[in-house]
Amino acid sequence: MNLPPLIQSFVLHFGEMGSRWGINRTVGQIYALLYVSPEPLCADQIVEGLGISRSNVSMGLRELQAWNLVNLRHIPGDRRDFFTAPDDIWQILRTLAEERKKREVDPTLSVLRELIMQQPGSEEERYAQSRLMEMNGLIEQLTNWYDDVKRLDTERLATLLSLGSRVTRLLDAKDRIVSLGRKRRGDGQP
Amino acid sequence: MNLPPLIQSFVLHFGEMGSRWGINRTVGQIYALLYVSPEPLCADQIVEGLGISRSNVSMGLRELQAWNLVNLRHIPGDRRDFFTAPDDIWQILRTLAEERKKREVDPTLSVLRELIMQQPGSEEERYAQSRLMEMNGLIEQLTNWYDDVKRLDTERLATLLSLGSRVTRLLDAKDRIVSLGRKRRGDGQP
DNA sequence: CTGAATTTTCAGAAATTTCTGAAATCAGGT
DNA sequence: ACCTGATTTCAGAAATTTCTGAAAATTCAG
Repeated sequence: MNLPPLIQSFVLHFGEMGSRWGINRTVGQIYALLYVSPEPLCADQIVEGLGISRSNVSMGLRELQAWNLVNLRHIPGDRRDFFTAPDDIWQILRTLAEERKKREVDPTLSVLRELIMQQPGSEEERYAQSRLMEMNGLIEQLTNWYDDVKRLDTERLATLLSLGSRVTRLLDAKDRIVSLGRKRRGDGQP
Repeated sequence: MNLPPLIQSFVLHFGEMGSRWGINRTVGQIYALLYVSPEPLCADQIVEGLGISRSNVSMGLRELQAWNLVNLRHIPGDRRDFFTAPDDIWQILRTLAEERKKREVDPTLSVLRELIMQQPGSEEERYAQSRLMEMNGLIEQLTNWYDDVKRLDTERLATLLSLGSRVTRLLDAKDRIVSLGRKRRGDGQP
């Protein structure tokens, strides 16, 4: 590996982390390198930087393209492909979330739904189904929230984040007002 | 594998998904089985159900205990260990989030901070550091939000989720009111 | 302390994943 | 069409991870 020490540390760490996810080490390293490069890199520069085989780089880049995590660029008069990570880190986060959902959550949801539809053949299966329904419900709540929130522009998303749990204070206040109104009017629950 | 078909399908799927995360197939299968079992299971029942070696089950259970994802139970007069997945699926979600953060996010944050502290030795490193700072900032925003939200009780958390992006409407309304107030008073920005 | 039941450990076997080099394919330019 | 530089493919090598069976350790009853 042939990189400035600070960059090398980052690349190595990212490679390790990558393999804790489903991503393999090399793919993580390639992405880390692209992420900290001011200029687009071509495959041979990656080979050079990481000290791995050309074909491995090719496969890694293919994987990253499948994840929509890199952009392909061309330099006029140069036939090589150049790659970058998007500048906007929020965009990277969005892509990552979207792709992970597609690969990890959606298939599970579809299996859960299918199994919940089946006629249970025994008491064990009946109980299992009730558990699958709980899981299905939770995942649906989470994905509905996600589908809703992902449409926010970055500024609003950041505001939402910085607000954190404080939004619930608004909710509590609202609830109090509403229930107060009900009490005055004498309708509503006990 | 020796399980009712519906349960077997779920267990197999969960095993596959498990290996897309960092978790290995067997660990995923064990967890799935515990999750849909109404009663606590002992190691031999898992061996029986999944058709894998006793030692493999032992290792899988150790892994799940390290993740705090299973509870150990004892039946009076029986020396065997029995295991369950928590009943409350929200609790499972919380544990999962907490452990993944601990394993995946925290180490990255500490590497980022360390690298950002270093004196850059070149222009490349200077640029890389600026990118690491962006990443560090984003992760801090996300983890602050998470630390805040995770303290909510389940009911409030569910409310927050069901609200989704609609909370920003409240914010927008608030902003309009505030800026209107400012305009009337004639202070504040253009 | 002995012994039966249970769990854990761990060296090596088996399976899977990753990586490489050689060959094949592709995309202009002449 | 042919050449050249670039990329992709893919069979098998290398590395890593997972799994097993046998042995060791643990735990408790008598």
